[in-house]
Amino acid sequence: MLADVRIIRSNSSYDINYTYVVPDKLKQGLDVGVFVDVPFGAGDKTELGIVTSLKDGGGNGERVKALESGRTVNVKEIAGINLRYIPLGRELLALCDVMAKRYVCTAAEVYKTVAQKRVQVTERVKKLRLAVPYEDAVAFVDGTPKKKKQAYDLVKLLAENPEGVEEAEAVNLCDTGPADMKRLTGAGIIVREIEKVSRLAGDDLDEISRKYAEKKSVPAGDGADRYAKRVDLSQEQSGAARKIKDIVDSGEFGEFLLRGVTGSGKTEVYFDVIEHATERGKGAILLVPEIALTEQMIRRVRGRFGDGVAIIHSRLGDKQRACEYERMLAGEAKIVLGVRSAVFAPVKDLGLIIVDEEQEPSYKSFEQRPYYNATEVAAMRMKIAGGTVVYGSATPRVTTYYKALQGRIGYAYLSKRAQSGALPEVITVDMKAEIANGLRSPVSPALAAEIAKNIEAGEQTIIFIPRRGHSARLVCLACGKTIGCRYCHIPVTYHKSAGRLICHYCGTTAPVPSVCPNCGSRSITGKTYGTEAVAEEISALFPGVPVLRMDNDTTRSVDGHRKIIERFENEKVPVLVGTQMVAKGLDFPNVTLVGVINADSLANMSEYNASERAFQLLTQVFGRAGRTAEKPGRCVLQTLEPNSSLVADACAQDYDSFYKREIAFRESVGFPPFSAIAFVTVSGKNDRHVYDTAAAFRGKIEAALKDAETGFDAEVMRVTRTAVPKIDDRYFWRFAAVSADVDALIGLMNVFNEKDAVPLMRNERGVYVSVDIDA
DNA sequence: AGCACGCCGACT
DNA sequence: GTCGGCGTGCTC
Repeated sequence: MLADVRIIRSNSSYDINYTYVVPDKLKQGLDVGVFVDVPFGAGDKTELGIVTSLKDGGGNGERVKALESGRTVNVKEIAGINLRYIPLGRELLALCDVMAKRYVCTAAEVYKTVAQKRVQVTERVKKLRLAVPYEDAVAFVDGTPKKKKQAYDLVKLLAENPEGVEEAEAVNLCDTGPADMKRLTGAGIIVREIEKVSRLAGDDLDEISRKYAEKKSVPAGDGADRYAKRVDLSQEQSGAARKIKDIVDSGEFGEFLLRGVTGSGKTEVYFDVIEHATERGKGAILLVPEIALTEQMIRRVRGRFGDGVAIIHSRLGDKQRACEYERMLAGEAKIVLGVRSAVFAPVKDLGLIIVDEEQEPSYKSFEQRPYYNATEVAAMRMKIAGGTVVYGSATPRVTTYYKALQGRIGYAYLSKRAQSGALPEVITVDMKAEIANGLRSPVSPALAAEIAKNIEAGEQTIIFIPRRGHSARLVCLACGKTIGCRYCHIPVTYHKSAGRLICHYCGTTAPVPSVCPNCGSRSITGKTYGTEAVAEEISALFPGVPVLRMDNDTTRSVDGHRKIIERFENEKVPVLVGTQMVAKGLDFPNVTLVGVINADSLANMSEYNASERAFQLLTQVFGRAGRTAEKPGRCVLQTLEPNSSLVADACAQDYDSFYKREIAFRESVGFPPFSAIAFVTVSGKNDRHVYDTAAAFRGKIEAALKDAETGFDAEVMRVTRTAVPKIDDRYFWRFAAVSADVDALIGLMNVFNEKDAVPLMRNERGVYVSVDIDA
């Protein structure tokens, strides 16, 4: 038998299958998706690989026509099965292949991301070894008063096994006791060594997982009871649940958007549907954003589903994580609650994936290739397995909502809040007027007055400073408008070195205007405030009042984020100043005031979906204030454009109004969902090499487009520097390509990946290429 | 990624 | 004359 094996190496771009012979002794355990060790290249080293297909024929060293390369080569034998990794089932294997195309990376990179290690236990084994030649040992026993047979046996056994024998085994075989042992070790005839042995957990897995379960588990008592019993669903909730269950029961792939404002009881619907699926023998995954996987969330799920839930989060230790996976494999855990990577969980008979807060950017992986989006992967996976995907959100991405309104995916809306918390009162401050009146501080008098009230009342305040996505834009202080691209209508970025404005979508550059193109005023500025400046300003306004700061700098340490939140909560620090990160996860009744310093910069990020992010963030931030009925909240929104529709919609929390405007804008400019956009980003230490690579890449795309055979149609933008042209001594260039057809765009990006882009994708001369496709 | 083969500078 | 630099190319 022959096996096609994909080599999984750290950073290899050599992405083809290699054909190996399956030795007879491995035929039993081998299957597609199983990890193996294979000899590869010169030398006798082995590499980790995964079996991608099996076929008949071949013997070791025989010349065989390799499946993929088509060349006739001498095939080698698979060295062994690598048991350290959980085999990927056919479903996950197929998912990996789809992902490699979708995220324009090697299949090996995907396998590496999806693969999970099994539990490995390290044990200390006491081994006995003879420290002197056999004859000397026998002579020693001869010299002992009792000349015990057991002692002779032991010496003989150890002489026959020079690599050593486990103490327990030796004691058992020779029927010796502690006295003999002590005499022999004491005299230095035999030595006792402690050796560390790693092995895979087998029969004793139960015991191991129990051990770790004790550490990790949030007790099911204590507060859980109130969730344990089923809550009666409202009519709205059960109607939505019914629709989803129908898709689940169909046994076919289906997507569903469950839109519901905060507090409308989406979670109850999730639980009801999960229960329905598990009752029909199907497994389910509930994905939540990193920040939402709190102890309370775990309690709720455990309270409802008990021990049949596995939990995957980033703070889990390697062994704990491995135990959770082991429980899924055993079929003991049919429900998984987890963050991004849990979308790959090897749940048996998976039939349902729920993605809570589907708009959350934390579902996107930024750390390493593949830069996948778990929301998308959930759909790809269910497409393969014939299951249901549910997207839950109060403010869904417009692309998702568009599909729902089109009837392409199922849809239900939960409009009623369980407890009718009033919307916070929003005070909009026109910063244009304030600046015209001579305001120099980032904190307006109105905001300062509200903060003072809160300090007086012993209540807490959160100040939110939208970070400008690094880039500097030019804003007119007279009319409040941001200078935008004359073609794309999204804000342009000012590049100091070039002294010009650059559009990061189409690459068009323009000189810096001396007067505002909108109103003709000369008061164009690029000035921004950071968290530090605002925190200092507040400290100056309220001497002696503690102010906490939360941004990328202060949360750099592992627990930085959590520590600041804990201090804010426990020490009741009056004011917390921070970036995006204060918008999420903070849910404290004592916070009754939220200030937004520069609401405009949110909407002005030079991304095509900036408005959407702005609306979502503002909605979330407003939600931080006045969570309870007793203490209604206030929001102070400082903006240069108090009359902007976005601000109005966010204040009123009017998603539909926002959506209508945004979808019209996207349609007029041809952004998703009316097109798919690919961003090709190239980075490296040598600016010239980086640019050349990007240009070469773009050239290949153009060539593929000219080639009528490919049938692709797309528009390719020019190569430009990124908004932040240099990070960490690495330069960045990028270009965009847009097409009406997602699949065509994916195909286009992979055309050269398969042919001659291998050297392009390869980290050559320290140049990295990444492709990000949005649809 | 590794590792080998292969063609040009400063040394026992 | 050789040892060795790392530039291309291959790995079933």
